[in-house]
Amino acid sequence: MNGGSPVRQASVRAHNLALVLRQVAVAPRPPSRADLASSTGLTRATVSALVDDLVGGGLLAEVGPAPRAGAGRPAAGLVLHAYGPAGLGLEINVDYLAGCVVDLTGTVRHRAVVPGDQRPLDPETVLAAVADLGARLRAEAAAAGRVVAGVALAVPGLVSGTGLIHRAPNLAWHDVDAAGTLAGGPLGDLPVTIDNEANLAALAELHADGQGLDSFVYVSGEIGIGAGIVLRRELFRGARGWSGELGHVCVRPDGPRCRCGALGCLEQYAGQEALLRDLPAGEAGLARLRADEDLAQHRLPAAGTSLGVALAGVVNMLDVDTVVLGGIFGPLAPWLAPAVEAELSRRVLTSAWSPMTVRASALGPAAAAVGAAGAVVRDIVAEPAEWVRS
Amino acid sequence: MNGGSPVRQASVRAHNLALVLRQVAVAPRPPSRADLASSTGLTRATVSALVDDLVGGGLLAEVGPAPRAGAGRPAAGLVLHAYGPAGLGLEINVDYLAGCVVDLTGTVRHRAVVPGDQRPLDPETVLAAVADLGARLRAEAAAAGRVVAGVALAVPGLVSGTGLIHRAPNLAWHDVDAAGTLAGGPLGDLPVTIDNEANLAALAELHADGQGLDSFVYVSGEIGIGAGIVLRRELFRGARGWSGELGHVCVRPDGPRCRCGALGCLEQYAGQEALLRDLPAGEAGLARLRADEDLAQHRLPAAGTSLGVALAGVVNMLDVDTVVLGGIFGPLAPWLAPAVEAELSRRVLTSAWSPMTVRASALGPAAAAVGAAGAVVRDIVAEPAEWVRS
DNA sequence: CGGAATTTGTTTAGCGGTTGAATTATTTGA
DNA sequence: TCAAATAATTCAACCGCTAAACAAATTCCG
Repeated sequence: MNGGSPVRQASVRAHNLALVLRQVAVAPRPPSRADLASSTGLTRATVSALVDDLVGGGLLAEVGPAPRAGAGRPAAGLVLHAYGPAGLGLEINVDYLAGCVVDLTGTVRHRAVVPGDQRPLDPETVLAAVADLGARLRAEAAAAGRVVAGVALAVPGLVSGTGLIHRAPNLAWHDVDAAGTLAGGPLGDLPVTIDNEANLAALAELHADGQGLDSFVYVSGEIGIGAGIVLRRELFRGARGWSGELGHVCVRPDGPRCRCGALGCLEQYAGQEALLRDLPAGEAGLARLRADEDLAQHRLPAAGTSLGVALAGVVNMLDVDTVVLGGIFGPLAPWLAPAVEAELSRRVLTSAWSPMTVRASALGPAAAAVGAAGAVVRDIVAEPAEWVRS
Repeated sequence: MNGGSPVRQASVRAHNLALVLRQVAVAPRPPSRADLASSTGLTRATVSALVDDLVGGGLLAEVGPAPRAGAGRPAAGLVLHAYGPAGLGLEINVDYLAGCVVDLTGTVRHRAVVPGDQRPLDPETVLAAVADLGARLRAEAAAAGRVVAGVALAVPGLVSGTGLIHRAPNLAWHDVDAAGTLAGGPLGDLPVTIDNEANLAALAELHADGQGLDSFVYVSGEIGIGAGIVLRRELFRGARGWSGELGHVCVRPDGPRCRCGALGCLEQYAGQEALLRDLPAGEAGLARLRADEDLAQHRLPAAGTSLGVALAGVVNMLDVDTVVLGGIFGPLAPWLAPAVEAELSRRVLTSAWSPMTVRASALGPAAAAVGAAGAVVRDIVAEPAEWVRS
């Protein structure tokens, strides 16, 4: 019945706390209270009061006065508190589990990756294993003086806002109540959010703070192909949170049959299994690539062309100017990117006057875990009010 | 340098004015001040103060007390003021110009359509003609006691936020400063916004208040094929406002060459020219359709299949659950929709547990003009603060 | 018919939060 | 050593919301 947002009374405070904290987070060097006053438009009086609250809540810390040029009282620099609340990120993927802890600034402090095919295991076993991994990392963090404030879990599937994994095709999971299961484990006292692996990897890419990314499609090439869409530095989730199923965008209406039942899905042209199909067994990765000339000379460029066709459609609809190749596509980018770029510049309408960029991801394997942990602390920075109960 | 939003001081007022006004707009029957207090969460005292301001500003009006069941002082109903600021919507399309005036409630009060191929004319001529049309409608509205508060112009092309028409392929326009040109004409004293035709038609569809549409893709089949995307009742514009180029999504990578230079664009399979190509000349529309069996039996279903393939990719990425067929696709929906639906249910991953809906648009031809006019008044309702300078 | 009940809407005191100016604090430069 | 400059705090004023009392208008019911 309600039209939308609730009222806003003295939640002006909450807004301004967030505003100040965000300014500190994005500042290139520790700003003073006076800097914050001018960058936010608030008065110095107000900023001082807000900063006091944030320092009291353990979110901000003062650093010694920086040497200044010219006269005047030296400014006390403000930084996000390195020992403020930390975020725990976990990732379940088809062939590994991963986790990491980041501090408020987004710096990774602890991490772990456990390789292993999860497909033979049932969901409860996998969720228990990843929770144990998380508990270990949490203990490590605690020993170093950091308190984990929340968990985010990345999974290769479609997730409801309530923490239900609706479907994870490549794990053959469906309707798994991951949030409920985790609530009963060793992390049960922490707030848990669950999200798609490509979405969280895209967030990690965004905050890896490369070349000022603003809007892009992050392509996650794992066993399946997913995509995370970032528009104006915000994750785009679609209407129900099930956006980004790039792997099932059609490349040829009469192509080979996909596991999803349709014909000619991108996954059949550029998925990991399609890439390696019928190849002699051997070590994976770049080594095999160099060993196999057919792969490098023909298969990968062809896969790149298919990827480019699918992405061109996406870009024509969504209007982003950058594509980031992640997951296994990252290290394969030298063989894939030229074909992707060629298709994009041919097929994207706006590329005529605003050329597309195709990049390899700057992140390593467990990108989604890092993105998940970062999402936890970024939520705190975005809504600090409840940490400031003075 | 600034992180994002400016500060929020006593603009709590502005927020709550908008909140109250929106509640009145969405209420099924004229609400009382007390109703608004309970639906917004504000106190009756605050609502009274806000309502007084809104009535004083000419945005709200009181209607006589409705008969009530039970005891108690009768309530004064509140409605959007039918003679408050009005919106003027204009539309330039390839084969017609159109305009309309709507009041604050979104009711169309005056309208006009002028058929005629605009392609032979240069941009200045067309813009002057549409401005004259707008001025006529404005005079009509003034005679009826309505003051037009702003103009929105719909064009079949890619528009920058500044009112520059970057490219309008089917008019062969590029880099036309429409906002600047209009500012010099008879509407020069009004604030002008310019937007893509499909975007504004999608907004019109959203507010035609059909079956509670929430998230959908509006497909605009005119000479070209565009799309307007609405997510959670908000227009989605992409990163730079150039989203929705559905006509150039690839259906077959090796298909026929499109005017844009690429191969196999949807427009080559389902565009108006492709549909009618090589047909004997004759009257357009349903009459011809019935006359031509090939069209109804083969061409249109085939076009629907192509449309479905392209839309399936879009839906997999954007996660909407409804497709609305508009423009010429509206009246053709009986022949197109079955094929579109078939492809969507085959190719959209989420359709397995959440079926897609394909509908014909409820709107007539100049949908974008109505959407444009509605956008003007909806902006006022969304930000009433400046109308309330008391 | 008349008072109690009921619901709407207004008035008033109080409070949280911001502003702006004055004040205090701390440094550099002459 | 003192003036200039910059940072940060204090304090009165103001704005908008809340809560509760109050006034207004109607129905219910004896």
